[in-house]
Amino acid sequence: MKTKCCDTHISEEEAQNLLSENGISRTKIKTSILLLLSKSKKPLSASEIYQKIGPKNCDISSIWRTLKKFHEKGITRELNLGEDFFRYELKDSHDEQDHHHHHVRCRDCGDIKQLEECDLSAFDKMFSKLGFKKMEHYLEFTGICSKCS
Amino acid sequence: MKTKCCDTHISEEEAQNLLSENGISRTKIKTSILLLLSKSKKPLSASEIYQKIGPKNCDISSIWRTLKKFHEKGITRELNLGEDFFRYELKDSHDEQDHHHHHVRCRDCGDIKQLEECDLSAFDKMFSKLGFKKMEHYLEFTGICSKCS
DNA sequence: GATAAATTGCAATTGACTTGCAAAAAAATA
DNA sequence: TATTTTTTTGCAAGTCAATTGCAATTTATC
Ligand SMILES: [Mn+2]
Ligand SMILES: [Mn+2]
Ligand SMILES: [Zn+2]
Ligand SMILES: [Zn+2]
Repeated sequence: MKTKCCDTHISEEEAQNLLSENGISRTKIKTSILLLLSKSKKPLSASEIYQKIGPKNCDISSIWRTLKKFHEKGITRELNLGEDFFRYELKDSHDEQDHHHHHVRCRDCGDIKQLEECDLSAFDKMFSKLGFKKMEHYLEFTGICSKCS
Repeated sequence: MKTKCCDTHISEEEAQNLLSENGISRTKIKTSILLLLSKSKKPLSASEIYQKIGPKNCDISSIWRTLKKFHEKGITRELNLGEDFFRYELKDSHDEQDHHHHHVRCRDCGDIKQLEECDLSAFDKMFSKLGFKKMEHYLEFTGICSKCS
């Protein structure tokens, strides 16, 4: 039920293993980003990661390239929470269609909470539990159409 | 059930009335954009609108300002279908939490289909009806948190 | 350790979207 | 209708997330 997404605090060794398992070179930046994502209580944006790593310690373009690679390899999930940039979070290995979660973001203060699982009928209860009101939801689908499959 | 969103073909007069009803000046550009949105079978991006109106007939900045105003006034809905830009569609007057629809976009060819209504349990059937497979969905929420309300 | 392959920093670039300003058009007033 | 006030428009410049080419550095492979 608990995903690797947030607040997991993986170790440096675990991070490096994750990289190797996915055929990604074990570099300092890539390890740092994995650690940051696992420590964070909410999905992070590229520039938040950049700030945390320290602008002196790496270039923002390297962060973008890393995030892109992580996404290609399926290590992370790319989220649009109604801001004008993406946020990224770790995916759990068994994180699939039927096991994943979503988020709530306050349209006022921007605070982000994680929902426990994806079962839309249950969302209303979670919102009141979290103290969120005036909910709006964003839901769209992508897939492969008949012409393309 | 059918919304004003697509394929409605409102008349120029209807478009201008819609503008007046919402306290927006009845200009040529604004009328054109309304007509285009009502004629389109799928939500349009700013640059698609720009191409259709003709780069000689107006400036892209005017289109952006118009789309922003429409959105403020609640005439349109702004959609993120997993592309790196927004799409816009007309909202129906009684289009609320409990009466709206979503879309499917092909990750291969980009084709976009409109779903009939928002009832997630029913989506699977619609996807097979539409011939879409390998579905992915994007769902996130915004709301007002306890601190802010 | 030597060599091949991937990653990095830096600087330049793209593309969506915004903004200031003066001219033009629309709305409000008379 | 004529005049005044308000809003919109075009144009040009700017912002900011995200991408890219290239040479230097680091990591993987042998
Ligand atoms: Mn999460
Ligand atoms: Mn639609
Ligand atoms: Zn879900
Ligand atoms: Zn819905």
